[in-house]
Amino acid sequence: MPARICPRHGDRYPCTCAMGNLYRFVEPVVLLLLRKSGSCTGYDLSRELQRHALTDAAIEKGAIYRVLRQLEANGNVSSEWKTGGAGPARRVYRLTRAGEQHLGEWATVLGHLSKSMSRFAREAQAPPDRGRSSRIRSS
Amino acid sequence: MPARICPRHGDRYPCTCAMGNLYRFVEPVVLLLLRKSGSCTGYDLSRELQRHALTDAAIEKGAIYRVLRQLEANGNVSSEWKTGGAGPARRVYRLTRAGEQHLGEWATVLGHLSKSMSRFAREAQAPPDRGRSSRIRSS
DNA sequence: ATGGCATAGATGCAAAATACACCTAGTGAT
DNA sequence: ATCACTAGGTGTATTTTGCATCTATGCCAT
Repeated sequence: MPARICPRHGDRYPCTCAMGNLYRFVEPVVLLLLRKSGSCTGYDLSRELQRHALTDAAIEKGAIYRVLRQLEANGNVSSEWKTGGAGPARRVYRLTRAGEQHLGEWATVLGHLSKSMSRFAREAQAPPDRGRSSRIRSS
Repeated sequence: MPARICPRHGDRYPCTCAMGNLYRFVEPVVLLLLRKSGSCTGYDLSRELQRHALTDAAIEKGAIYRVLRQLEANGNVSSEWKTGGAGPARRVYRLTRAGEQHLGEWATVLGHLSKSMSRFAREAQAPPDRGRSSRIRSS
């Protein structure tokens, strides 16, 4: 649907690259990574996220920070500044209790969605089955 | 992520209602319905789509027509006007060969995505496993 | 005949989301 | 002092979305 063509798979291919960051389900993956790591910074996430992402589409750095601030605004993560180490200050994020529940909700939603998609894929991949000899007759 | 609250599930719940129509994967479902039915109108689709949708989020009528025109612009469906029946003219859509292939590509993509999501859901639903007694100790 | 209703296919537009480039600031190496 | 690297962002033009609205045809009861 997006007018922009995907640089990786060319145009007209429905790769998940052709979806926005929301489509790429950045939020749930951030929540899961935070739970797994205990705590980490946006910069850490930006490097880990691609590996754990639900799609192979590139995940934008800007999107991660925006998702983190959104999550914090909703009370799903908390953050504190860590100064004194090498380089600039880091903001360390941590999952709140609400965030853990939010992650559980995402798991439910994505579990359902996974089943729907798997059903869809099975059905769509099955042969059309309308006129067995269509390939022969279409000269 | 969307600021708007979901009228069905309330706010802060990550239901698929909180996703846009692109997120709801309207395009692949339209392609599949067209293949199953042979041909049908946008209006037909608007009534069938909800039943076959990948998510339980409401699918907008306007979005369907937009998706259909996009698909036609890309050569994935063709249409012709059917006048003379009862009521206003109907535009009858049909899958092209390119459209069938496009559907197959969607099936691949959603098949992969389904697996990622299922893996995610399993991992996210598993207990956090950091400090067995956290529930007891948190007074 | 005519007003209301169902069908059918859209379009208009404000608001939200997105992509991509750009900005600030600290540290250490050259 | 200049550069590169880390870290955390912001600005903004463009797209996409949600919701309301519009046009038009035919049917039916009044």
